[in-house]
Amino acid sequence: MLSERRLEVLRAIVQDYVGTEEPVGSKALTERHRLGVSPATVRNDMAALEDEGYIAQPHTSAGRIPTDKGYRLFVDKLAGVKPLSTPERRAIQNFLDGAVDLDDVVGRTVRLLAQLTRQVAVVQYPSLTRSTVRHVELLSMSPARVMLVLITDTGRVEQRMVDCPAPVSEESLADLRARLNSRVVGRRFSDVPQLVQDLPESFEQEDRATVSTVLATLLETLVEETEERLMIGGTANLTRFAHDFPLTIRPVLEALEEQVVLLKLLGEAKDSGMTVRIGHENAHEGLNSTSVVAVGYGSGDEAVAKLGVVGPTRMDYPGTMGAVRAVARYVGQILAES
Amino acid sequence: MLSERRLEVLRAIVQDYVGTEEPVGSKALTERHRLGVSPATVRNDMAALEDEGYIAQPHTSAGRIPTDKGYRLFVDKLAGVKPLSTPERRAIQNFLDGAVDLDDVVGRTVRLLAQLTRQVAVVQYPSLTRSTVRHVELLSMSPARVMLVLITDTGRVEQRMVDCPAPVSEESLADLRARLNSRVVGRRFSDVPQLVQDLPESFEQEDRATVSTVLATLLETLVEETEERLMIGGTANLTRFAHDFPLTIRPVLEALEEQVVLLKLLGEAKDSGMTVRIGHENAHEGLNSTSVVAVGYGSGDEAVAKLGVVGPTRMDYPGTMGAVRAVARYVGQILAES
DNA sequence: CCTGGCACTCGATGGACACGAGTGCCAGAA
DNA sequence: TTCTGGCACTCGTGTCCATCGAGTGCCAGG
Repeated sequence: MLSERRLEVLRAIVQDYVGTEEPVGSKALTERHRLGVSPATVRNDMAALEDEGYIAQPHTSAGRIPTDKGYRLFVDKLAGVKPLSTPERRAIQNFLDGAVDLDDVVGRTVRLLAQLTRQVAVVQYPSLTRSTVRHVELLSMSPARVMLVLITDTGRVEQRMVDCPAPVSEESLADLRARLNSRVVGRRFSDVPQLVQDLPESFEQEDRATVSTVLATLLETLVEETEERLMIGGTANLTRFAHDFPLTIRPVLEALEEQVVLLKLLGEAKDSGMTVRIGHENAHEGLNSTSVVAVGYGSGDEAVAKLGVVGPTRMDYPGTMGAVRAVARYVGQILAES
Repeated sequence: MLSERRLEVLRAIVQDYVGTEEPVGSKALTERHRLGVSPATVRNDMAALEDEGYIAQPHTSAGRIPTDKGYRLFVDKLAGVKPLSTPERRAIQNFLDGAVDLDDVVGRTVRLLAQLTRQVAVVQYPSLTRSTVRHVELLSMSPARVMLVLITDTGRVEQRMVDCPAPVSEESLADLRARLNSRVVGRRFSDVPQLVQDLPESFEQEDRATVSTVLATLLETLVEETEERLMIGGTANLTRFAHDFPLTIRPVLEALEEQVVLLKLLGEAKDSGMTVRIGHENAHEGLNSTSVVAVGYGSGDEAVAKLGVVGPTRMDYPGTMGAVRAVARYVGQILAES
């Protein structure tokens, strides 16, 4: 177990390094922090911290920088979450209040988060897995062609064209629409398959094939749309730590372009509470020198999706965590209102 | 007027510089191109080209690089459009054929274009200004709340919530839905306002306010959605020329995040034919060291939107133009089929 | 257990210098 | 008039080397 003072030294190292972006030495530490001991003592502590793997030196005769393990300890034990100032909170609310639809909410959130944290923001669209069906609409486009429109309680709309095996009359379609909606409206996506299972049987022989086709497309849409979408922003902020360029920034940009990677990244975050993944804790190689701060958000008690930021491991964790948490909270409010 | 040989020298300079990314000197030029004259002669030609402003030298005693004006001449007079190889064409078609809906088409196009040109790709969603209405759907969510869903012939779906001034019956809603659709289906967006102008008057007194509200929301949606969306991809390709400029990459990333800027950029492109804007020809400051190659695409004869790439002024213009043109052509085909 | 002192390491900084690619100019040849 | 070979000059690049100083580890003494 590390002594109280050594933890204090680690905290000081992290804070200084995050501020200056330069390796921090024993002398500078004692000058900038009231540790009450001499540089030599700090040096001993640093040697101990290095033995334990919390800090490292880039080269002999340079200062120390925190390792991933060091940041991990800092986040877990030494740092709180820095709450936002009142003006900041008010600005968030004002900015998000202006949104007109779901796309707009997500877009504004991403910009807001990028601006607040000065890092790359990632916001997942509200998930459909826990969503319920608000309405299913069927539109006849041509005799044997139907457009299926699915509307969810989070305000999302998805549409698919369905090519029917046989022409279908307006009456049959209206009938199907009515019966379908009476069964699935208000139900969860996951419950839909068994709720519509026996629906084809209740139709005339000639329409059964069509009904089955439409239902198949509906189920397919539900599954496909469970693979969720997301929006990112603030990539220009990557250039702020351009010293490491372009070796570092390139794989990050590549990772950010692969939605699959990002979705997995957010998926790994805990459902409740904040998740911080530091450096090599991220499975994806390109993100080994970045940290991810993510949190779930939702309109009610349950988290329906996640949002977060991606930045250098050398980031202001308390501030970032505060901003992420605050934004998630307000977005949840906005979604609940609409 | 420049002599034939001097133009040939300029072409050689552009080609070499694009290939090597290094200033090109007179000796290297005569070695790599069969100009049939000595380095000294080339030097004189280069001096003339520099006087005219087509090339410049970064410092004394370095080779020459093309200026924006030089690239302009190259694109206008010296370079053709390099057609893609047959395997490339086949790959494009295969890749685009797999798309399931509009989002997917645009997403695939962006990835394809980024990969082919190894630059940043920008694809505008098919425009609504020239689109027609395929269907308008009205759904009662609660007594005084209606959801308006607009479906366009390009497959886009937009929805809005409408808060009605008074409760509205299912019958009135069905009535409005039927009358509205009979008037606007198949019509252009721009024609809709006058087509529905007198619609409220034909309703009962008690429903008029509601009808007006719904129509207002519809018109609003039409206008709002005319402000078009777009998708970008391949930003990681920016790092390919990051050696020059962490200084350059930042404003470019910033510009790319502002959809307004990009939309204006594409908007400046000619409706038909290919548009190439080189360096300072771009109005936006952050893009002063990039070139934009854009072209319109559409399902029929008319261009419904634009797509293009953003890259360094030092790009392979013939190849890029060929890829952009080919992709636009195939996307048009895909859209026409669906 | 803390502190001051001391020798040592090693990256960063900057000057001196040689190298070479590339230029401009000029006189003579075609 | 146009092209060519030659020549002196410029200037950015790379190398070598000496210096500097921040920072370290270790040790003896309080």
